[in-house]
Amino acid sequence: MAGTPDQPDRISEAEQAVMEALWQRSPLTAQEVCEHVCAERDWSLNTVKTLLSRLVAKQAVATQPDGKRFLYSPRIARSDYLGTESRRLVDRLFGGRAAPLFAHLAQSEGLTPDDIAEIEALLKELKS
Amino acid sequence: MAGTPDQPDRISEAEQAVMEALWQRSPLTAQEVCEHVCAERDWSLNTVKTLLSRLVAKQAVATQPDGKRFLYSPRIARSDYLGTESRRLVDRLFGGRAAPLFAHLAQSEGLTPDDIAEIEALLKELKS
DNA sequence: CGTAGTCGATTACATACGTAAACGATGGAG
DNA sequence: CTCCATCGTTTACGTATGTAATCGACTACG
Repeated sequence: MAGTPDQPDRISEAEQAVMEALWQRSPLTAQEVCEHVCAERDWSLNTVKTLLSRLVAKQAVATQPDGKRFLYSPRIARSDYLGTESRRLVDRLFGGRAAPLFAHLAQSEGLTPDDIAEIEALLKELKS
Repeated sequence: MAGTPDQPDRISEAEQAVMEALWQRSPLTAQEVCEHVCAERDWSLNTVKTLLSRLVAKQAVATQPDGKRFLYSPRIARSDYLGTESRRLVDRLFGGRAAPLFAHLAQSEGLTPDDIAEIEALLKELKS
């Protein structure tokens, strides 16, 4: 009865690289995905195919047949992924509070002056 | 020659729970760590011992003998851990820029008004 | 028509992780 | 001295992940 709470399978780091390619442009064939990531990560086409299969199994990617091969497209939005992963980190490390995360990024040189300027602008928007 | 670049082993999520106990108070025996985390995570003492061993192997925890047993203490500072994990996320998801992370947290309701106030205060300090 | 290339699918295999039982030493109770 | 509780250590085992080789089907070339 489709009762499983649908706890979405996590996307691993390697899988994320594949998703990034699909988020940039889709649908793509396995070949095309490889052209986007294989050089960078020093992967074989087979590796990309495996990752694509796993992503399809995780329902993170959809397939549509195109003659003899498949076209792959993302099934989840990149912004959703960013949101859940960010939240997960904030929860795990900072008890769900974002401010301490910023304090840390700031202290550990993670914030450039540009970042600071951007964040200030965002804050101004949030308050309006 | 000790030439290995000393790429520090990652601390897994389960291991982090053990570290949190040690960061709160240390040194602790395995028993005491268990008293802090076993109920919460529904773990057996054996599980805690395994995690402690792995953390010792990863050089994240130091031991000091105390009669027949060991006392465990963290070898890495919690703030260092927070820093590297935060950085890793920002790199992986946001190309190393903190501002987009901030934007996402803001949009996905991850920021409470309190957070915003705190971050404003932090920004003020950063600029001084 | 056979055969080589290409596809997705299946299988492989090492390492990491979550979770723990089994084992061997040892120190304290009787 | 013997036995039990308790340590840390070793071994276990399922799943996830990284990274691929192999396989069976199909198609296009010769």
